[in-house]
Amino acid sequence: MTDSTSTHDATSPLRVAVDIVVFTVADQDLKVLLIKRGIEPYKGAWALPGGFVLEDESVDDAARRELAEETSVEDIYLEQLYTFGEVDRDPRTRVVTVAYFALIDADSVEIHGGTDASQAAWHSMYSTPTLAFDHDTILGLALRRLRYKLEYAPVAFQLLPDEFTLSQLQATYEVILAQPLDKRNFRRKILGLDILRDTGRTRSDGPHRPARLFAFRQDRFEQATGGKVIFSF
Amino acid sequence: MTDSTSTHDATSPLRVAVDIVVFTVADQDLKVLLIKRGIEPYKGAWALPGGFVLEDESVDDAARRELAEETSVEDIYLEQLYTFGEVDRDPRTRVVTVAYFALIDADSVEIHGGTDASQAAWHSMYSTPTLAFDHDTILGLALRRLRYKLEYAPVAFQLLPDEFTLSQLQATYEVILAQPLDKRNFRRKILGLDILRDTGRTRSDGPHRPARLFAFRQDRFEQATGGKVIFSF
DNA sequence: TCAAAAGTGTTTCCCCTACACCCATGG
DNA sequence: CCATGGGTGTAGGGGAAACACTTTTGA
Repeated sequence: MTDSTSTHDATSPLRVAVDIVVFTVADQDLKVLLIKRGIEPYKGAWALPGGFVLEDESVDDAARRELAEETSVEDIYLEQLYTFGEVDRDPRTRVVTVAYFALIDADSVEIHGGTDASQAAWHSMYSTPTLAFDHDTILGLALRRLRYKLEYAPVAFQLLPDEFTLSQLQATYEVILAQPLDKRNFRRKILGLDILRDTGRTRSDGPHRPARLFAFRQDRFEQATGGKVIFSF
Repeated sequence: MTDSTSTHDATSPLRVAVDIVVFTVADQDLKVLLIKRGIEPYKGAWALPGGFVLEDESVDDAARRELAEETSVEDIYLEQLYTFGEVDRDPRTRVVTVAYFALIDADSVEIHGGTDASQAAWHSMYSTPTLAFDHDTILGLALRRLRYKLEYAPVAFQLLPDEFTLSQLQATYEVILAQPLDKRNFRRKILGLDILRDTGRTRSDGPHRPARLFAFRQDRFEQATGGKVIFSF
């Protein structure tokens, strides 16, 4: 923003980047997408996916672009997390980064790792390596925010396929919150929100009673959030 | 952040700024500090105080510096709000702005307006003029955030002097939420939080019973927030 | 028929809400 | 003595939490 009173018209040689915390749930575990850096600084270390904001794209668009480059999935739940602006957070140049967090369904993604000297891989959120830059801080904040939002916003559905069972949904909550939940109370609360549609279909999963398949009602979600997926509240 | 896979090493000519929504409560009203712009673009329009981030300061420090330039108050409650990064939000150059919101006690502030061609003044939050840039959006988000936080975080105390009466506190809540609150329930809830200290002193305000003066217990607040005033949660 | 997950109600407790009167003081 | 804001308690309702058994299927 051009300010009015004080005039600092020195062109600040700051660079603006985005970093994205991509969460998914798989194998009964909360996973985060990390990239092994192929270049300095922190070459060889794991880091969050991200990159610089280009001149002709918004910061949100930059986040979407970087995410697409790694996952090639569209319609991803993406939300701005926090902006990190310490002077020395990048050892080379001054970089201000806008962190985002994204939620995707593990089944629908195929990550694009292995190219060049870099690799992309899912890591358990509960046993991540030490990350480059201040990415450990970012990751910690993302987890807090995810847990927080889980309790008052319908975000868990973003981590599941279009049709899912209530047990799957409960397991998603349990993995993220890292605590067991009461089955009856959970079902009562979720169904009481009136944001699920019973598809009428079931899924047989093994030697036991088949489970009903539910679908998330996007219309009610948009009604609740005002259609703004990108805002915090 | 320097990214790893794709290499966009074009130096992005982005500029990074901060804008600050400074709230206070006075005259039974919620006020916001606005500045009349003395230069283009939007010369003559009202805008949020702010300015560019300097090369050798963190984004948080830039916000604190700009705030100090307008108010010369230290120990201000300051929290990052959101980052706005649309391409065309500034008609001249590409500017990404990190918005903050600040809460200060009206009695302890003396705003520094009137210098140069610019003016600074308090405006009622409920009758602001149309602002420059996307500042109306920022302001709207700030109000939502303030109301939201008011209900679960001890932020109202930041708007009051060190010692205050429960009626003052209640009036603060009522002005921000724009709705009346039940006196007995309010007192029970606040005192139940165990974050107030009864100073034992009273204040006589007119022809009626004197009110007890309370003080906010900073220690408990830090305990609740982990000392991080700058983070969202 | 057995193992394994799906599905279903009731009771208890606590918090939130609604609501009206006496108290202390200055003029 | 009166006007003005300060200060106090209780009853009822609603939602959250604890808790165990029956159902349906595949092997």
